[in-house]
Amino acid sequence: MDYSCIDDSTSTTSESLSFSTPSANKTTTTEKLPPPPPPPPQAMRLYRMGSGGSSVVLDLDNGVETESRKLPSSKFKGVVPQPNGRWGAQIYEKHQRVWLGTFNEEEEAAASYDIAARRFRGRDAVTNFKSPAIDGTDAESAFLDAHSKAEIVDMLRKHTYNDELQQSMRKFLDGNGNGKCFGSGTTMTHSEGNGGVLRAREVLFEKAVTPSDVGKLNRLVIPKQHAEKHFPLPALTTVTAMNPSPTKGVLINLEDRTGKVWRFRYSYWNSSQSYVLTKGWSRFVKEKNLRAGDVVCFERSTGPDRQLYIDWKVRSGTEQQTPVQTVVRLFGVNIFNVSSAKPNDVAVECGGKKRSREVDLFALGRSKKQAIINAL
DNA sequence: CGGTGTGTTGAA
DNA sequence: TCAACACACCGG
Repeated sequence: MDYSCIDDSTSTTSESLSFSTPSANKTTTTEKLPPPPPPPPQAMRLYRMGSGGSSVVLDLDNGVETESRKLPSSKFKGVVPQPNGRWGAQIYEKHQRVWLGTFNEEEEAAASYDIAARRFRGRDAVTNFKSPAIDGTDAESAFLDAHSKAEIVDMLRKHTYNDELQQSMRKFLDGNGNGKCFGSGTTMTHSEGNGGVLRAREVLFEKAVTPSDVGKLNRLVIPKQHAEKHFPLPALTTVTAMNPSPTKGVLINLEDRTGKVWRFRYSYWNSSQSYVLTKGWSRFVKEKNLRAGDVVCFERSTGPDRQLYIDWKVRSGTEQQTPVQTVVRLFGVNIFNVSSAKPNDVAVECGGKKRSREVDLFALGRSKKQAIINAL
């Protein structure tokens, strides 16, 4: 129902979008900015509607102030008050409003607007909460790009956006590094004030590093049992048609508590039949001054992103106990976590070959569903 | 009938 | 592009 086809079907058809229509266009061959042909002023009776003002309207006719009618304006962009005390979210596009639904919480509506803004206007969209996005390759963006605007709007209106997002991510994770490069992700910013799962973590396992783990071998052996249980390396362990470069392992990015991102290579060594973190590990050991006996603890976000962290503690207690946390995204696929301390932004990298960031992602999304809009 | 979301308008 | 505002219309 409604303006279902905001961008999908090339058509614009229906009637939803097309506003200016061909004739409206004037001169300028290029895509230039659309002349702002104001809406046909079919003035009917004249109230004083419109942005009449945020001030109280005094109706002296009755000698009573009709301020009661006044609705509290929202401090959030794209959010409008509803008569019943709830909040509506809307975004404009192409001179027309796209209704994003009504919400109980003002923030919820604002968050919905943000999501829509991202999908409709890209990463540089002005939003209420969401950070401008550092990299443009976070999983949520991938998710957004993987869906048409109409789909996103529909989710928002039905209040199922988060569920869809989570489901998408989960599915992706379960599916092991096979197929898709995106359509999954993490990111669970604030979003509505109802069930926003916060970044809680669960401990997966710990390991007291051995001398060799912090030695010249430049690698950390991950106990097989734990590796296979928590960090399955899908096709990477076996040379199958699926996996062109089985020995390369995957790149994982970890973020420590200070916001620093560490990238390690996680792979399986056939020679020793062990799972290891190689490239990047020595740097970590050095910077954190890890020594044999210290314990490395791997944790994972209980959230849908299943984000992984690595914490470490000094052997017994002595010394500074600077817990360092690293974040690993997915193992079946290479991922980049570019954020500093935020759960957002995650870049996904296809088994082996990385995508070239936002440009790519956008290109994908655009080519599919946004063509129309861009065209207009 | 309560609410939702559209019609419409003035102001960025 | 936006938000304010009134109300037509819709689902219950």
